[in-house]
Amino acid sequence: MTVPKKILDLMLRKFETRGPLDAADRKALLELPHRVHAIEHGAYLVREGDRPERSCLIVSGFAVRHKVTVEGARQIVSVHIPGDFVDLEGSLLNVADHNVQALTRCEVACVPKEAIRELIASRPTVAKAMWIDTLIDGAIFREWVVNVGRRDARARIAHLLCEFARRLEVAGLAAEYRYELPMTQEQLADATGLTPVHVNRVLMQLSREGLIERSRRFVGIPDWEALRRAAGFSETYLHLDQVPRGLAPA
Amino acid sequence: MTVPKKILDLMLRKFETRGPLDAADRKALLELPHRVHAIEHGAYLVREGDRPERSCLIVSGFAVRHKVTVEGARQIVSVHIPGDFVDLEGSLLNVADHNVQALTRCEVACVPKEAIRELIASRPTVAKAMWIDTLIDGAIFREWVVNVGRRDARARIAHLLCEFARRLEVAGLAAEYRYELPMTQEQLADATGLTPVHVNRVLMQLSREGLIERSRRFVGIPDWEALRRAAGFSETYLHLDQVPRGLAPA
DNA sequence: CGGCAAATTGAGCATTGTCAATGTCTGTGG
DNA sequence: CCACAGACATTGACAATGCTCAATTTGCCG
Repeated sequence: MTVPKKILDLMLRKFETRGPLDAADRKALLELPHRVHAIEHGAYLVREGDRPERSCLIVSGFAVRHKVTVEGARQIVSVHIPGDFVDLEGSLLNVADHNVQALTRCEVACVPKEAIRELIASRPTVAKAMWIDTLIDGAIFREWVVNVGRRDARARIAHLLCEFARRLEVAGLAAEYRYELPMTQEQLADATGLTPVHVNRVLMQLSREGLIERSRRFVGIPDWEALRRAAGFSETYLHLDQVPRGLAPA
Repeated sequence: MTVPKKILDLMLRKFETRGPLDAADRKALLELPHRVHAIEHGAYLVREGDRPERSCLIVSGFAVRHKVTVEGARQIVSVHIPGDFVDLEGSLLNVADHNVQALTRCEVACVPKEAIRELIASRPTVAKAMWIDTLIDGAIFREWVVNVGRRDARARIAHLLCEFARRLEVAGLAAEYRYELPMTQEQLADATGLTPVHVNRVLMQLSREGLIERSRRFVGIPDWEALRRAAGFSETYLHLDQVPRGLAPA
């Protein structure tokens, strides 16, 4: 019931869905030392080459991980939502191999690397829950390789929209089949390996086909089954079966 | 010094490079119950949708993880070499989200899921080493997203060749700048999101440019720096700094 | 030597990229 | 309340990277 509880609560709830935690586990998680920072839209949480001293939990807002090629092309490799521990790897690997950037204004809770190392050394069950979390991240990376490597532009974007829909819904951050997409078309392009121009064309096409409805940054999915089919989307890779249910409010 | 030692030794050596293990850790790893199987070229170790009862350590040979889209296109998402624990996730996640297939004839040591769960519950240091391993896998997935998403065919293939060169060298499985590529051009295509025909053209081009030398399945890299530049390859993402050195024989 | 998988090559095509102009929305300051 | 700046979205014309289809060659193995 202390002030920090509220901040770390989202994280605790997520980890609890990865496996049962006992009272001591919960206590250890909630007592993780941390400082909350407000991050401006576009600011970097981590830069490639950094040797981060802390890992960041997203409390509110959205962030992406991305890499930039020598030619200057940017590829977004994942999108993170509140409750996600971005850069947990920072606590175990020595040097960051990618950037983490705020997509919107964010609040993040920064936890010192040392505290995380101690936590996982002393509480195996917590370590396991965190590990499962990074394994699911890995599963999503794999699906992204498939998305970018083997789907055409239309399916690629449809797939991304399906993934967001499900992830946001499970996290309780979106109504069913309707959500605010926190990305510009340029960022969508960087996530799908396309150009902004082409993303625009495909979005228009998906609208014309009645597969999505757009107004502002909001996306509505009038016919989930149709979009799912267009995307070739199958949610196995999100491992929602690890989430025994009940995170989302109506 | 028992028979199993030899089989699991490669794995032990790799995990030891992820962080110091004490005698009890080592013992627990080496006493992991396992059965060695010979796997035919092309056989599946895991299929998408399986609920695997064991995880497999590659003792010899090569394997890939891949997914197939609804349209039937295949995307290879990673390539694994001897000493790699493929499908460690199998022990922590409920259902496999991808296939694991032998690229060549392989020997694998299969460890029951339960034994792994017990190991990580009782030996945090071992769990941490394994976790780091899966984090590095994740880093490689991220780089693959970039490769497939934002590099043209020439750089994409050059990048793959650079990655193999370094990984094989570090594992002591290849002489410097020369190795046997265990993949057909069709498989290279599936790993890079290209078509076999185009892979062929690019390989021919790289040969003509003097960036690689080919004979049979062997690849030689006469000018590492030139190939590295063509690929935009930077090995940070392999996190070789976690490997304090000394795995590779001359 | 035949059989097969893999590699190579050519010709034509199309999905997606490039470049550049124009339209739209939002917030801000006067 | 309006004008304007700036970021983002939209559109068109054209180019090109990489794909398709199909034939042919090479290398390997019994």
